[in-house]
Amino acid sequence: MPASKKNTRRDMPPAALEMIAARFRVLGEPNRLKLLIELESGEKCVKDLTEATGLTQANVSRHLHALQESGILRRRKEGLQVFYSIADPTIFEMCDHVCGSLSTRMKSQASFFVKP
Amino acid sequence: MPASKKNTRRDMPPAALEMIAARFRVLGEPNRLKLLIELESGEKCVKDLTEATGLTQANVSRHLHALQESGILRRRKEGLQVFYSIADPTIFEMCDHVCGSLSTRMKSQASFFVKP
DNA sequence: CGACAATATGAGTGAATAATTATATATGCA
DNA sequence: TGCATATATAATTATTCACTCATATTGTCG
Repeated sequence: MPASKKNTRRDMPPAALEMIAARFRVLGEPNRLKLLIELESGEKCVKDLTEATGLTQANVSRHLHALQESGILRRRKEGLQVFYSIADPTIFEMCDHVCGSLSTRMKSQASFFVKP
Repeated sequence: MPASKKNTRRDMPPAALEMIAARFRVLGEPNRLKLLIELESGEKCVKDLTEATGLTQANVSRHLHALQESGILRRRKEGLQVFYSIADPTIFEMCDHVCGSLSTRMKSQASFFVKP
């Protein structure tokens, strides 16, 4: 690879950076994570998700809309109900990644303290 | 593994969910991503980062503080200057992950259009 | 000490956004 | 057609947060 092709991230256009940030942002809301985790076990309708999370129906609807817009969820309408499901399963790898990182950090912090 | 040990993510306490969300949130800001990318090539002081990004010094200082609080950056003081460096390099894997996911999605959307 | 340089921070502003309430828009069924 | 159910959305409020300006803090050097 020629020298002119290195440092790829550095010359990412601002619009690309914004898209990446947007993806992180949509995952940066605990209630949305809660919804995603509920959907990990399979497609569910809005009503079920509302009951499972204890959020208001309007709130759930908005969060699901945001997650679908960003390409994380898929939407399927069937009669009165609307079913949502995971369109991009790799988000769970991201969650695992974060968990690993947090766990490592906390373990390292714990090691600063001596046990009696 | 006994049945009682499955669905780990589902019974994560709310505080854990909030911590994960917080990690995503701190990455959900384009200017912070910009700073991280600048730091990918090595430790830098605030002044250099300010010039490299074109942001105000106060703004850079705040972002760096947020990134350090969350454990992503390390802070080292040397005389008048303060040097920041990447403490958790795995964030770049996360960025790659997001890029891959976005790329996949956009390619799939592109395939909906026929070329003349 | 006084002047300067690098960084941090307090206060204020504006924009984005999460939550709520009420209502609108379907769709199915008697 | 009228009513009930499921979901979405409009309008409002409250909160969070990025940004800026001014100033404080800390360290260097004369």
